[in-house]
Amino acid sequence: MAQYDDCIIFLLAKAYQKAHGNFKRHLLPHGLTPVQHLILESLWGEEGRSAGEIGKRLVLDNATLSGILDRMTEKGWIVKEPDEEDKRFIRAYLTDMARELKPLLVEKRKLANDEILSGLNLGEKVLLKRLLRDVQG
Amino acid sequence: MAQYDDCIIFLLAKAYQKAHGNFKRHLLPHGLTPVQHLILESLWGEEGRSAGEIGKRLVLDNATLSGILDRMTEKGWIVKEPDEEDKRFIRAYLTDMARELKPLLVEKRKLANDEILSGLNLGEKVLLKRLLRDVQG
DNA sequence: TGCAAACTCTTCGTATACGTAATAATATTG
DNA sequence: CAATATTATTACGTATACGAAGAGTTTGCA
Repeated sequence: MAQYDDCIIFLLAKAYQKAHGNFKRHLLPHGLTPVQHLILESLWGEEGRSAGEIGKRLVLDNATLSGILDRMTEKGWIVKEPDEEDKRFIRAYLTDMARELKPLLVEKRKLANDEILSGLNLGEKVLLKRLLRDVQG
Repeated sequence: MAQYDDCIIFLLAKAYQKAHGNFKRHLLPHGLTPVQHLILESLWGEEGRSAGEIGKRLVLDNATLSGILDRMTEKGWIVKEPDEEDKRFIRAYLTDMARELKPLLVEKRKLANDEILSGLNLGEKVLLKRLLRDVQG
């Protein structure tokens, strides 16, 4: 075993790389990236979130998010509307396409998740998730 | 708990994000990135590896690696030499600077690893590493 | 032996990601 | 009302990632 095989940073990077790549393949036919899917999920949970709220929840940089939301608007996943009461806030709403595709896309995520965890038994899956949450403090 | 909080892809991404960011801060004074550190480690193990060998060991795309090795050459960490017998292979060698800074940089990695895992007890640390290795199959 | 196929690396285009700074538009507050 | 704060966007710089295409080198088979 190489020295970096005992390095948690490396292990996390590679596990993430694999999970991300796998999910990306699943989403490719829909023209959606993993991060964009994450944003859709956030909006499925509650529409009309502002850019700031989305970024805070998903721990995404504000500047990064701006570009992502633009591309999602271009591709017809979301619509951006300034808040009526406080026009500084830009709120994101789902398009019909995004709502209609929800079941399919959720299924894809499930599938990708299951594939990544296929080498673990149920207890291990739960445990891994708990440990990862603990790591984030 | 939001639905993506149960998503292994999201959890991996965020744990990686945190670990990577922390390591990055530690390395910043040295003008080195986490991935570049990883490549140094590979070369500390055995100098003169080809780009392909490095990429295979570290699971780095060939195209990605090309740019990284360039930047490391510019900054004086490594030197690239085509293989004498087969000029398709580009071999990477450490500079004196890279050799001299090894102890310090290894220490930084240890520190960053410990910080990331500070919320876990010994058993959990070992377990998390094992699970992450299993995930990679 | 000569050329096609295989191999290694690089380049290019696109997307993320983060940091900083500057800017614009809007709200709040003293 | 003016100074300040907040939110989002834009711009710039750097780094990673990956697919696809391209350049140079070697190999292997006809």
